[in-house]
Amino acid sequence: MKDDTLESQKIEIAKWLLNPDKQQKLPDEWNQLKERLKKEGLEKIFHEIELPLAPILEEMEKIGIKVDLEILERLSKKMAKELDALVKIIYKKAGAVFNLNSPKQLSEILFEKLKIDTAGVPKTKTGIRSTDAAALEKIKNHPIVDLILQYRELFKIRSTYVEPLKKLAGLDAKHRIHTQFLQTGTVTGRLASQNPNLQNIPILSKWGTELRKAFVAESGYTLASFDYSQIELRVLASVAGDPKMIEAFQNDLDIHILTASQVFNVDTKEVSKDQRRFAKTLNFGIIYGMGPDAFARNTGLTREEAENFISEYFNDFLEVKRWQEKIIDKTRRLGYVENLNGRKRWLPEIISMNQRIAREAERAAINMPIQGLAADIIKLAMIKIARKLKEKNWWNDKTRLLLSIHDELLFEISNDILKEAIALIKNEMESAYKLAIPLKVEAAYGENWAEL
DNA sequence: AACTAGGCT
DNA sequence: GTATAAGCCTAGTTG
Repeated sequence: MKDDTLESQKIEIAKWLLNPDKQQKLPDEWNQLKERLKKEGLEKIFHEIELPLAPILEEMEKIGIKVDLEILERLSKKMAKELDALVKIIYKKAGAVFNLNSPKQLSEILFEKLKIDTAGVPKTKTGIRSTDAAALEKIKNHPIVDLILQYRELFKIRSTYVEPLKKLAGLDAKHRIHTQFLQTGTVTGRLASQNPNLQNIPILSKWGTELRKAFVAESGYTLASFDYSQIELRVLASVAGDPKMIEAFQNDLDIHILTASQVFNVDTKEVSKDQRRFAKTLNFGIIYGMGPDAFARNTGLTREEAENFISEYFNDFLEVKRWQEKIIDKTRRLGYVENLNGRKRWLPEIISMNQRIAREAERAAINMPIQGLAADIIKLAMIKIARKLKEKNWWNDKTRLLLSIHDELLFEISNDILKEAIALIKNEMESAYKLAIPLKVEAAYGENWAEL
């Protein structure tokens, strides 16, 4: 909504094309843009997705999401107190006062002053011992480390979210926060959100939950979220045409349990929690082109065990392997990769002599058609939903689309039509795009974002 | 501006 | 010998 030229230009063009206003001239940029789209073969994406989506995004930005300023203020003070207490203990244990937000100073304290064993702790690009969370996990036996991890989490959430949101809420009479969505901000076709980013509001930690409680519905309304269940794995199963994976989704099985039963060679009923977690890491890793070392690092397996699991995986889901090889080969020949919708990503570096660069491009090539089609599906769903809700005269009144978070849509819905609207939205999302298998959406609602 | 770190899907 | 999983945005420190 702010002055991002390409975004606002697209919105202007979109408005004109969708509702031609003969009084106003179409911007001159349109002809240039049209040429570019034609040359790059992106006309379909532009007309069917980007164009109709642009005004929807603008409306979402304008509406904003309500936050409870009092909750934020209370939370801010509580966090400040806890931070203060943590800092004091850490200084005492360190026997020094230093800047905890400086990785360089912290590294000196930990590894020189306190002489903590540096075995297995990597160095950063600039040569200091790393103090990131993975490094700290390795030296967790020292009593100061857990305190530092607590401090980091607290400071992150307060300085990146609580304080900026507090400030922004104060600027708006109704305490609604207005993000900016970027439709041209990613290489895969996903949306991005900035100023503030509302696509990465914490959820996992205790403090994340506290923060999400501050995102609320207006009086008389309820927040409702709609999550595509396993959309990227469904897209993978579908585009790769893998029979086993397709069958699993057609029967609405738990894909991670199915995967575990395959790679561990046990019955689905015998799969343990740990085995399911392994399989989940494996499934996501496959989408990203993960190699055996990364899998080993993530699971604590040896490299050899990790290799065995991955090769077992590809034995079971043979078409996934074949599809990935086909994509890499095609990308090498063409210099770009595209998803089913014709959305393209240029990757000329895939033939680089530098192996690291070439491998990185291969992983990007494998991932883009998956991530990019999932992104198109949710965008199409947004367009369909807006159309349906406008027909009902609910759009931006009884139902308000607030956020789009990659595989989730967040709405604020008037209580008198809540159930009916939820059914409608869920249905539109599930029928937004035809895959070889059904799309599944999970809906939840509540007074605040933490309840969902 | 580069670097380190960490929040999300 | 070293790093090694896709895509983003933001805050704080350092030089």
